[in-house]
Amino acid sequence: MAIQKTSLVDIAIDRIKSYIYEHNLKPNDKFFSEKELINKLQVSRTVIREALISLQAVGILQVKSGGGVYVAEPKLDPIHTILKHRYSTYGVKIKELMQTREIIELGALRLIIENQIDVDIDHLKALNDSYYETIMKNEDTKKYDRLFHESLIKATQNTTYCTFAEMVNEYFSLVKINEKEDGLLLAYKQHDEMIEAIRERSLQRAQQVMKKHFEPIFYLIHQMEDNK
Amino acid sequence: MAIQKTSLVDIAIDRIKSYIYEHNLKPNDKFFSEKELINKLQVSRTVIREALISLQAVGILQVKSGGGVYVAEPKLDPIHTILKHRYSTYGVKIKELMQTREIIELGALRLIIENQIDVDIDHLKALNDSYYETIMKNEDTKKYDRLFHESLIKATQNTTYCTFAEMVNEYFSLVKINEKEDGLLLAYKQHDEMIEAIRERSLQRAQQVMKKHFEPIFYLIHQMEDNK
DNA sequence: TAAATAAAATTGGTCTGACAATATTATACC
DNA sequence: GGTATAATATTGTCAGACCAATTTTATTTA
Repeated sequence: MAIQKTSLVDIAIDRIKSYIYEHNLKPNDKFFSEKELINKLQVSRTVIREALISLQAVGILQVKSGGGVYVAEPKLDPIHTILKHRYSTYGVKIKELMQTREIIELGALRLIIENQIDVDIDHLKALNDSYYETIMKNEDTKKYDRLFHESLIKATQNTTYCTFAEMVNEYFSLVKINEKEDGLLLAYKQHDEMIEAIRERSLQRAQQVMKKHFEPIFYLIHQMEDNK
Repeated sequence: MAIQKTSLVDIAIDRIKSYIYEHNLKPNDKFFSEKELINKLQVSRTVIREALISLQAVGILQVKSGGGVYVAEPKLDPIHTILKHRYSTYGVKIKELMQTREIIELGALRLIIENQIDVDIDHLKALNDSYYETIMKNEDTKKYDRLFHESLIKATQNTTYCTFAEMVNEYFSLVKINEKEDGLLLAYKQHDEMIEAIRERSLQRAQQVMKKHFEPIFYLIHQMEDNK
């Protein structure tokens, strides 16, 4: 006689996951319907439904109302949910997060230059030009700044690195930070200098500029910490 | 009259999450029971249960059989599940992952040295000594190697950085890589040299050794790519 | 009175059956 | 063949029941 230490739902979840991986199912593949799973696993519809709901929550399955069950496209949304919970519980030291971001960006420069990756310099320049325009027009500058840094990460052509960098940025998006309005032009120039350094394949120069680029933020954080 | 575009379960999930965050509930706080939620949200037990299951899957709630519902301690387990799905779907270029790991470790050295963090040198030495012993005794070396690198990350005293590094390592644990048995002694010496470099606060030297430390792995990867 | 034990109440786990809402498929029509 | 319609399949929600695990309360005992 078998000892049922875990719940039926957990068992169902395990068996469904195993099936997906052993049969190498890919995103958007149609999966079994609830009824089929009931027959296959010999449990009630309740158990099947709760297993499906659970697998949907972590982005493994996608249940379409009236349309059936499908293997889901891996998204970072559930991770965002999880990080949000973590943030809400532990909080996050803004300084720690900025240090992490700095390391990620310095690392991107290293990956690009040491591996001699071909970078679309014009694209970076175009983004930075748009950034310049928003500064001049006194519009919202955040968008193009973010795009510039994102493009820098993507330029590594390392999708794994991009994924994790994206997670860090997701985490960052949960934090509110008052940004100073001065220094925008300086940031623009630093972007430009980074592009130049990348073109020259000078890691040291690129990283030096990047560190300068982060300095005002750390100065701000330092001030905040002193004030409290 | 309201249009019900999302499912009741999704609405329940949102309302429960909102309640947790707005009331600033912390891990291990007792949450409402199913019955209470039924009265509160005016939906069937099915809907409540599916919402709870979903929130449990992403590590926000913990449902204890017979004991009630609690706010969960943030864990990385759900993220591990998600990354595993991602890995199984897209695969992961081992080279990309190792590059990411290298960046993380180089970054750790930078954080430690530039911020002049006090590092427990003796602890690192002790771990490396244990590593040495397992080499000599021809036992499993992986454990102490992993502990050494983990300690290096933790030495940054940047918990945010540690969290993300842990995710990368979780991802790494999914990948099987044949490691060569030679070069273990070299690795031991490199660990030791890193410790020395940290003690001297020499970022350049520490990073140089770390890069040397990763070289054989990249060489291996390079060979594998050539062979296929 | 305090601790150990037993009973009761609470709470989550699973099952069944039913009907509604939605998506897919088959059919009839032009 | 294409389109509108009907039939079918599938998921969403509800209600009620019973079991299992846990907690609370009551009772007994030292």
